[in-house]
Amino acid sequence: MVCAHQVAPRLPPAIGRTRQRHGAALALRQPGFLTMDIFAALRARVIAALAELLPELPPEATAKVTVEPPRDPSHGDMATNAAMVVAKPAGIAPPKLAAALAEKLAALPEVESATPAGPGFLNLRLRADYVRAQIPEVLRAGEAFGQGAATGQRVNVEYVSANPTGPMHVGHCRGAVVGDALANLLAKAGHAVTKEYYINDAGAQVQALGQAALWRAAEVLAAQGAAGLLFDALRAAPAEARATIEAAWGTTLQYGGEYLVPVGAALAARDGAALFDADGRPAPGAADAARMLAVSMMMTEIRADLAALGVQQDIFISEAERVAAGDLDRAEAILNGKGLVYRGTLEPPKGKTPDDWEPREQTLFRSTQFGDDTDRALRKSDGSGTYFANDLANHLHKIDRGFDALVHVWGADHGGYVKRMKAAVAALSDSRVSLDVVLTQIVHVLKNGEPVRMSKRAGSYITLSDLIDEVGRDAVRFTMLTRKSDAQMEFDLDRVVEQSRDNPVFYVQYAHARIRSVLRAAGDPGPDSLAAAPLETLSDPAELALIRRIAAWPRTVEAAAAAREPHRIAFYLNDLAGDFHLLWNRGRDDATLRFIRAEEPQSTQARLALVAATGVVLRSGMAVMGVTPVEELRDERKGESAEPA
RNA sequence: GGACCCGUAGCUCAGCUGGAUAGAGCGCUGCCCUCCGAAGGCAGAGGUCGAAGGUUCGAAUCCUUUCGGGUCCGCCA
Repeated sequence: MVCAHQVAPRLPPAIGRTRQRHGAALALRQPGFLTMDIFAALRARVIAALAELLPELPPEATAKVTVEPPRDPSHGDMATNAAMVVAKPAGIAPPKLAAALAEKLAALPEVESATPAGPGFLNLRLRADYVRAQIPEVLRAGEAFGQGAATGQRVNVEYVSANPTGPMHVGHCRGAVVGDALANLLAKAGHAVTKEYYINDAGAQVQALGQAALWRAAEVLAAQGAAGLLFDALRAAPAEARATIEAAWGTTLQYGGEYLVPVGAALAARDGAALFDADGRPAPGAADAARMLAVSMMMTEIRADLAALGVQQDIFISEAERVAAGDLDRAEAILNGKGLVYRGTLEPPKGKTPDDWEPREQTLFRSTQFGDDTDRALRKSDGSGTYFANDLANHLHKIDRGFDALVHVWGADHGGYVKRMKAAVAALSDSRVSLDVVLTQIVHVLKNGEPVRMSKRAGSYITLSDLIDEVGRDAVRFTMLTRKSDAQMEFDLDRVVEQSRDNPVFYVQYAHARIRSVLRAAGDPGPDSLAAAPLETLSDPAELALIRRIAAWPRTVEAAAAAREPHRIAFYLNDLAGDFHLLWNRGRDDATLRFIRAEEPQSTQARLALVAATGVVLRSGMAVMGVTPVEELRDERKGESAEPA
């Protein structure tokens, strides 16, 4: 066998320059530093062969060379487009180049045969022992298999960031799961990742929240017999409390949910009647006190929800603190210094002019210079900062902390906000720092085939903890990753707990449970003993297909991370589980294909090694998704273990 | 009026950043399953990738136009 780290020293230096990521990764690889990836290894081989054939070829000409498994397995194990991609710059017809390349590649120790095909493809059939040699690599690496070499990139992933004005609901849940899995994925791909939560604790909404907490506190004090006209009125007509208070305070109350009653009670218990003046209006400072307590209690609840979901973020950033620290003013000064800030008046949005539209002069940011559709307001007409301006402060803070790449997971309703934020990050960092925004589309929850309403006003409001109670944390996390995040999704409460082929949560867990069952039956051999097993008996096409799937794991991680698409991990695991179940099922029809056969100790060891390696990759993938692998499944209908007896 | 997302088999969805004859599950059809590892298994049918142009060796994928669905759209957050 030939490992990637053995290939690297033979590469011409030019290759390392053209593909820095691969070049660097290969150069760093050592025995024991297991980031083996047969696709990257073979690609390096192909490029090295090209360099020998065409010494004059500019290195960048090979940038688009790929080595991938062909769709049709009858074409071989791998196919490369090298001849077609390089033909033009090299000035050689693709078939001719392919033939020459085939001769070179056929001589490699990994390659059984290389045959040109079609318009210039080169199909490679790999030696079975090279394919099999992936198994001990996987077993020795354990769940670190697929871990990318350190990229040196510092990535900040901000997700959830639900306003601290109430419990989390299923919409937040999708963002939380996608963000957490994406952060895990980026870490798996070799980036240094920080998981961040941005608390929107400044602005009108949290002020309204504080006011609602005061309302609830007033109700509690009234019930406790506090003296005063307002409390008398509340006692006289408890059902009219909201209207009574709105009239007394001259405001419109928001956040009527019951979840603020405990906040009001805590507030009343702590500050008592001092919260209100003689007229029953909030005393000076009471609004701030109520707001801070309410935010704090809501954040406690949100953190508990996140913990129940298995999400643990590294850092929580307070919007109010950042503004107080002067980041907003500093951000504005930076933009101003670049001539990107001016006084002006925005056009009304076409086709949807608000009734009360009137032109107003404000402080604006020239986001159009960075691809936005219109310039954006930094300050309201009264001079105070907009939400966007506060977000500038937030992003400046991230840039200051030295991140190379920023990633946000937002709900689709923030789609219109992406361009201006990218513009802002580009302007603040002189385009050194990138910003990627992953938008998650709406989740429709179904129960008994009927949509479940999620309105905050409706009584049937589904919170995150309701959802976790109903189907379990792992089912929630896995299911939320079974769709591309920019596609809408139906979350069928009945489907996700169903034990059948069309429930991927079950299907993947079941594969792992079966693997554990086999290994237990074999006395749980350790990875070292399995890694030493001779593997020549693994020659069945289905076995080799499973090995190739396993070998594709590092590449899957790298591609999914680059695309910021954690759902690919769920699909990969579903495919991997399918390959494994296929083998298992065949053992049912043909006893000679069973994993454990007492009369054939050698082939048993080889198959156990394959089974164990499959389990390693399943666990590695589930770790990225934040799903717990199970030792066994239980059938509630039978009350028995799902293990084969 | 504008921005962003989606449109792929009867249904729900993948499609590895441009590759060869477009895949999976469900559903459907047929066969297998009295004993063996069946909360099943095997096989088959099913597609002008919403439409029309363009880019090139090559397009579901990139560009333009267009149709349908969804999210949004001055100082809210």
